[in-house]
Amino acid sequence: MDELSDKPFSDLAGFLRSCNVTPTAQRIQIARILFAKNAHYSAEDLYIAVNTTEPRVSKATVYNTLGAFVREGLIKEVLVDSSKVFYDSNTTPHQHLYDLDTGEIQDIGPDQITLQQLPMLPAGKCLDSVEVVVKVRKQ
Amino acid sequence: MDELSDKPFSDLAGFLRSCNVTPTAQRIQIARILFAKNAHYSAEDLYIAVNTTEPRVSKATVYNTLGAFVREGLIKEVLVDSSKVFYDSNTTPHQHLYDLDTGEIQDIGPDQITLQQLPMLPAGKCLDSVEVVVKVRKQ
DNA sequence: CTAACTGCAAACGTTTTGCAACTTT
DNA sequence: AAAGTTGCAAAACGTTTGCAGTTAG
Repeated sequence: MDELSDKPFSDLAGFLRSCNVTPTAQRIQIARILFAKNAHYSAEDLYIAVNTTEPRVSKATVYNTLGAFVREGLIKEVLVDSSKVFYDSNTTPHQHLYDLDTGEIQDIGPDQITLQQLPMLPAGKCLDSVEVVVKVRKQ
Repeated sequence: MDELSDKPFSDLAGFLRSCNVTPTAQRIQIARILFAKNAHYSAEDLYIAVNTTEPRVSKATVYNTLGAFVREGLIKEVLVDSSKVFYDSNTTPHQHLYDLDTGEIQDIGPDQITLQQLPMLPAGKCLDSVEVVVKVRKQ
């Protein structure tokens, strides 16, 4: 499950270029962390993780880069907590389980949840995505 | 669908009292707007709506009141947009359809969507809720 | 009378922006 | 060279908090 999927870990620069994202040292650094494994990072998490090594990356660049990655579909926003956004490097179809006590986010594979019927969409609209969050807490 | 359900529109003070919420002029005013119909308000929406009439209600009180109402289960938070929280006066089981272009939120009745299978919950955890957001955009 | 609530303004944490210097193409 | 990106600090945004004064029970 938490394996690296189709992200070219060896040629991140080329990968970013192929995604309409100009590769810079900072963006490659951020991509390296983001695509090392499937995980859910807040902007702050990434800001800290990225600054344990050179090159230094500013907060503005972390936000700009995450914005660019989301815009180009390299990562996805996860809305489970009202106080901050999480970024998910797993872009394959899946859902989330959120632990209200610990704040932990876990993936739910498409085989573990089944949506049988969808509502009729408004006229002139198409489906963008279906997001399911299963919230759990201690018994 | 958007009918007033079981909220006692006539005796809001008594209703609030029965929900462990001390009824004050401000809270009754907020409740009046919130429970007039099933709708999705941001804190700012409510702050504006509540201040078209007496008594004046401060932003702090709007937030405190919404917090109290959520804590006591009178309303529910809806997370569809990363930039702000929406508050839903419909507490019956239902899901949401979110229009990415307009920001509009619509209810999806339990008859319009079917979740067939849920993942196994972590040990020692119980289900709190399952939130589904169907996101649509223009074709 | 006491506990709870209110308004205000200040503080908070997250995210965005303006701009001059610097890379990428 | 032109276009795009970076860092910094400042600003903006939604939301929370501290506190003196007010209201509910």
